Amino acid sequence: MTPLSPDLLFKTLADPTRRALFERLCREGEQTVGALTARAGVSQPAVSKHLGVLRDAGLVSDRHEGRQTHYRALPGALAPLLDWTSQMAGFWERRFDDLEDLLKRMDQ
Amino acid sequence: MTPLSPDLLFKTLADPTRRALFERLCREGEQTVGALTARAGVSQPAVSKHLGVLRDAGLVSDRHEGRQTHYRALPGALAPLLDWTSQMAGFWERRFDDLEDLLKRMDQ
DNA sequence: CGGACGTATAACTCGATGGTTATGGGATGA
DNA sequence: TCATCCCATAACCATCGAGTTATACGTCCG
Repeated sequence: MTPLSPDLLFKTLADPTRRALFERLCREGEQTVGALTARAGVSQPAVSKHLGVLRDAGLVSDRHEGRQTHYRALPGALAPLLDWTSQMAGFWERRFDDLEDLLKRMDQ
Repeated sequence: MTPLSPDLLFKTLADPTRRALFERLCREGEQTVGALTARAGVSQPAVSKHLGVLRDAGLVSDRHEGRQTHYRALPGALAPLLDWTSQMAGFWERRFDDLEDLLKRMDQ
């Protein structure tokens, strides 16, 4: 619930396998570990570990049903990422308003 | 110029030291390696290496002036990040429109 | 109860990477 | 020219993390 720093989000999403798992949960909705493992290209323990990292980052939630565990994406956790990115772009635009900097850019 | 995949961007920005360098260039504009090193908390070679990685990712550009090198941020390179993030959020909202999925969510 | 199934954890290996010190190499200036 | 400065590269080291196999734990079913 508490918004996490962009640092954990960047680190968590930097791994392609892990990011692919998150993407699949975003696109296709809730899925079990088995279903995710079937097309992940890595072993089941690897998938479980990645899902744990995603959960620690607040990007997914898990739901236990019998002997299987369903995971679903929580894309709201991406908010700090959007904030950080638009803030960086914002600084850039603000500096664009600075005439001196603008001129310095133009003669490049 | 060609838009790079989010993969390289995530990996490049996952390191805190490197991301801090990029943030400073976004906030404060063009700076030399020496100026960046002074407050980076790591050695000058480490800073140079980080700047090289940022350049390879298209996030910064360098300009040689005498014996010093000026780096500046290219926040436009963040576009794929924004795209990816909003796309993930978009999938989530679209799935929310699916009545079946909505009902499945409601009885949880 | 006992075996098969689904998932998580343990223990380990190994390659990637971020840090360091040492050095190279071009630019500046006495 | 020679010393100094700024930055990049080289070479090396240590840590981290993603993958593996093996195993433990809980659930379903016969």
